[in-house]
Amino acid sequence: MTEASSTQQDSIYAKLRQWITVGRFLPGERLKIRNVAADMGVGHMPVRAALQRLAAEGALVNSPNAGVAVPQLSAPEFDDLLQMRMLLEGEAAERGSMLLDTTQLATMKSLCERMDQALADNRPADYLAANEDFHVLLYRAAGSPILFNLIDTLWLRAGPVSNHLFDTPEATQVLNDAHRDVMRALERRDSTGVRRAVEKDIFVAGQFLRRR
Amino acid sequence: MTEASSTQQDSIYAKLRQWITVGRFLPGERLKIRNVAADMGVGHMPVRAALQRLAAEGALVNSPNAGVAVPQLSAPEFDDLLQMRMLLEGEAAERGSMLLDTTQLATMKSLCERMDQALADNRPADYLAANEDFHVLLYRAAGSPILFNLIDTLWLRAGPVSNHLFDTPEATQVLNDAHRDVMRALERRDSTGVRRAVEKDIFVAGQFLRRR
DNA sequence: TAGTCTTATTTGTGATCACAAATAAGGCCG
DNA sequence: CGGCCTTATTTGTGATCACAAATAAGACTA
Repeated sequence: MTEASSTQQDSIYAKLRQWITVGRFLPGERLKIRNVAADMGVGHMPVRAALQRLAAEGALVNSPNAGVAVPQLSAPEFDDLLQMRMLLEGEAAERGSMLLDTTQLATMKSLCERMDQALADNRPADYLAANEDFHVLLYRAAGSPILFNLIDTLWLRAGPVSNHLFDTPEATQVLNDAHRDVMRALERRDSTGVRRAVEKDIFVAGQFLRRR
Repeated sequence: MTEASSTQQDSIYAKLRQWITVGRFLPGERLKIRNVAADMGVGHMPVRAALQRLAAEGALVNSPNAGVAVPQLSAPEFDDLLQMRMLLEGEAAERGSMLLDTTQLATMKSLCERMDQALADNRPADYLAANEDFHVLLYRAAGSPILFNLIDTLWLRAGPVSNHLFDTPEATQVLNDAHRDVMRALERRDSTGVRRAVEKDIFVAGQFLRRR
């Protein structure tokens, strides 16, 4: 998902970014430069640069002279984010569904099975990883780097809240059904159906998250 | 368009950002920390932070150990950017057209007249400023901060090439017609018409820029 | 004369230090 | 005993310095 890194701040940035998307930090939590640097065993400088980059992307909020913190979304902000995800991911899914070759389609099918198995074995980490690969593969196939980049940004903003979805076990089952809908629509090359299925996936996930 | 700044790197960031959108820097041009710092009469540190923030937003590209530079878009990248602008700005225009109150609509009408006058007097800077206000007002009315933020990002990426549109004088006339189309559709509350007019505006601007 | 290797300079990156603002703790007054 | 002001610590911001990689310049060879 993220590119290789030669310089030091890039690797720190990549690691922090992954931690954020996985939901390692709580909304409202304040990331202090010296703490992060100590935890990672590096100097303050590259950490500072990495945090500034993440703040510029919207993954963190930056109060002047008060450092950076994980944003805590209000209800309307959360709805806004969800709506935008439905728009952009729906668009990417519709475009990607027409450009996927058979190899990629087979890969997605296997990823779907991996998600089933991870769900059955109750391994959330594996499920999330497969889920991410599933969507990334579809969205990349759309052939629009900018669109993918924007979606990636939205995932980053949604990460701190979205990945606590496994607190409600019945949600995962519904989400898995949504993925199967996506697969079915993909196999019959129904691009608008794929869009609708993806939109529904995001929507129902939002419904579950709203009850917190 | 940009918020007030208390800290030093924020003001530098804001100034550089404005310069980029206005097209002060050429595509491919390399921004060297020490040069920018000397030009602005400030230290290296806040300049470095500002450039990193801009790179994180996609306004600049960051080669490891090679500094930052203004991105030079390839033909497909340019098309991609244009397509995404049509999608997002079209969406924002459609939503905003239904939420604009009469005061805002009157403001937009006056901005349209200011653009006419600036065009007649051959004052590109005024035209660009009014044009930006025109679009910002419409897009903000959509009520989606995230959507506006994403559009802002795309403008930033398109800035270095888009604002050299005045090299071809006949282009401005066509673009002005497009704005009048937007106004007419707004006044009759035809939201899909507004979307189409905005999409057309972006499209024809792209057609002119492609001939360079 | 053109190409390439070498050297020298520039330039980004990271460390350490110094300062100012913000936060947290403690004491005072109601 | 609770709220507010003051003080002390923490924490982000910016400066200066040191190093390593990349670029640019120059000389040598084919």
